[in-house]
Amino acid sequence: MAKAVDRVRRRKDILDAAVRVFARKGFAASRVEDVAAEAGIAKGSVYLYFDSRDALLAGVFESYRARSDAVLATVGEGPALERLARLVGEVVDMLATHRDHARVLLDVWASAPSLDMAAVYRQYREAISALLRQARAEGQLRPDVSEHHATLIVATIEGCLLQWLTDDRVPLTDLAAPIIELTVEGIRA
Amino acid sequence: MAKAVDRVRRRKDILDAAVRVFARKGFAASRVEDVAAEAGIAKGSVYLYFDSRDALLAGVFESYRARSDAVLATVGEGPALERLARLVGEVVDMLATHRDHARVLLDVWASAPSLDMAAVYRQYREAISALLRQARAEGQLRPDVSEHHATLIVATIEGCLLQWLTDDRVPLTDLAAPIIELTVEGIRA
Amino acid sequence: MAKAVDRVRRRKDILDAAVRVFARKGFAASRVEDVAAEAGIAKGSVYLYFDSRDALLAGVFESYRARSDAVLATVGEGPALERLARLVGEVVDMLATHRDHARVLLDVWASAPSLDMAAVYRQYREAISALLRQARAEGQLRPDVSEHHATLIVATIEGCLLQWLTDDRVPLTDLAAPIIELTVEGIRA
Amino acid sequence: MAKAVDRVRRRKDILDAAVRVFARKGFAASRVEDVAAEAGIAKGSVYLYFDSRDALLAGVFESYRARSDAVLATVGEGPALERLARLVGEVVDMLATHRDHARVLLDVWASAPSLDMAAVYRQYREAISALLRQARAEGQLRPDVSEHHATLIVATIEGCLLQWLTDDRVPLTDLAAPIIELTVEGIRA
DNA sequence: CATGAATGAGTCTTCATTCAT
DNA sequence: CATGAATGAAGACTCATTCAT
Repeated sequence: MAKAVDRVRRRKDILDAAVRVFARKGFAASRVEDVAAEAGIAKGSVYLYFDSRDALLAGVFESYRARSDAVLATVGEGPALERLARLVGEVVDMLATHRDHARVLLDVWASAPSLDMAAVYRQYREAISALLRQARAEGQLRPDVSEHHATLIVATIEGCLLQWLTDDRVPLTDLAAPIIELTVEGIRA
Repeated sequence: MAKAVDRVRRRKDILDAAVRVFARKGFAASRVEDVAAEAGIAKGSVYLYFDSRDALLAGVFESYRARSDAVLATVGEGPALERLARLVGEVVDMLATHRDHARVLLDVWASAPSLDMAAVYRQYREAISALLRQARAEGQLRPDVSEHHATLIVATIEGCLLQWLTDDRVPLTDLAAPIIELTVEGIRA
Repeated sequence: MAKAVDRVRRRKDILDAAVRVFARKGFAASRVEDVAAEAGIAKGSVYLYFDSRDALLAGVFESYRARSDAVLATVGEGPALERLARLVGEVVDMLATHRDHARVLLDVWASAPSLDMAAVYRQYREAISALLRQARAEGQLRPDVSEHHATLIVATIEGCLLQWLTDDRVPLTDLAAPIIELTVEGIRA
Repeated sequence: MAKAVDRVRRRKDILDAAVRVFARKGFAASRVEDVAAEAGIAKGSVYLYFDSRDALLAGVFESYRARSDAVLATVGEGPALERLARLVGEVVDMLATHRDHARVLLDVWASAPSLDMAAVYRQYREAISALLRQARAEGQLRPDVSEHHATLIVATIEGCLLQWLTDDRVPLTDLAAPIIELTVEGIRA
């Protein structure tokens, strides 16, 4: 039993190390040995937990998806637009809290077509669309809101993330309120 | 004379080939030989026009900047918010027209910290901020518009771009109107 | 512990292989892979012990210097001219015993300005000059011996080496006695 | 006629350029383009006069041989030992006057086994041996002079050349007299 | 399980040589 | 003859992956 737990723990340690290394130098410039060193283990040991270098990136992506799913699962109670506002706030908060993790998404976009970032966005859009439909059913939505509004909400979040990742001076956490104001409060009936 | 023209032309041909190859496989997976083959020349000939593989990516980035600058320079006349709407429309149009080029930006973000994507976004934000200030001076702006609105406009565009690049089903051109509706018309006094 | 020893040993094996290969084909025509094959290892393994192809040549030079220093350190006891004669004999003997090593010096001269052959000759000249000064103090030196005599002694040795290296028929070991006769016995008071 | 003369002249210009370039950077680090630039012509034009890069080195060697032959041919008149002294002096003078040319010999030794430096030395030794035989016939030679003395004379010259080439502080012209004193006057009966 | 030495496939890059203009 | 753009063979070097200890 302890063995299995240790194994899971060690795997997570390596993944955390990979996140730090990939965030620091980019995936393309990161060597398996760099990750091993960051994790405090030998290069060969990485292969006891991951099949390949690409599997490290996949693992990072997967752990991001897990976190992302967790956020989507906690929309809670209340009117749809309030839940939407909370969702947007929590997604932004999650990204701001895990900057390294978010940074690695740049590499997932660029280097790993097999890792389905599109599915992540699709999932966000669907969750948001569901909330928008509920808001409409609740009579809370302005009638002229575009059918593409879910895409715009995801876009605003991801676009702010992008600017924050490439430029320290862009304050992601301060942007949460304006994002909500624009994309959620701004569509209230 | 003719020589100089030919040289410029050949350089551009290689750059165009590089854009296609990088867009197709990603920069990390693209070989110099792939670019040469796409351009219909020998591997070694690439080095007559570019110092290194990285210089190809830098060249692609540079040509993107040039196009981007050209768009920013054509805001035209009229009330500030109209010019802003036109600017957003033209940026989206430019990106939609040059999908391959835009796709390569993903690699610039991820693989080339020396290529200053942050400066591109900063430039967009500044151009938009200037227009927002003018709109305010013209009394066209709702008083509660966030100081971060320029960032949000850039974010919405780039976020839509991102979703379009990763997912064919997201229709970038159809998104231009909703983007403008939300981020420009929505802030009109 | 054992590891460290093995590492030193392996490094030496590669260096020995490099000496053989460089002596056989010349440094310019020697490939890293040739050295690896001669050492019975894979190409990449060479780089575990040497930073670059040039570092192999530097390593060969360094090991020559070490051998050369060892010879200079063993002049022993007795009248200065006897020690000088012994030194000349031992240098010639060392060169004759390690023909491959000596052959590589040709490449050091020609290909590696950063490897300081001049310093080696300077060191020889200084050691010999010291002995000549002692011989003079001992009254063993003919008064008309040139101030450049140390240079001439080094020249005679190296010049014989050169002729031997380029022409098998020149018998280096047989030349030791005549060299000593001419350059050492010939200056005795 | 003029054509042929021009062709010979151009060939010589290239060879002179090659000597300068090879002396400056070593043959291994010298590019055909470097030689062309030094000669003030285009890279491709070198191939109108030389078959290959190696042929440039061969040409330099050949021109050295020609100069060397010229020196050997001018021993002049008089007692054998005087002619020998004159020969040694003129060889040293020739080398000192054409340092670049001499420097390139290092590369010939190291890089071009097909260029027969051994034959050059052999030729020197034979010329010197002939003079020593005459000196003996003239009763001018000490009876105990080694059969290897010709080799030693060549060695002294080449060894001084070597030290001068690798170390500016070694004054080759000043060494002519001591060389003659040691290797020629020192064997007079 | 952990290690890290060894491997060798994979790429970038250089540059001698060719040849169309 | 002269040019210099184009070629592509060759080789240094890297690093993901394996495996004996």
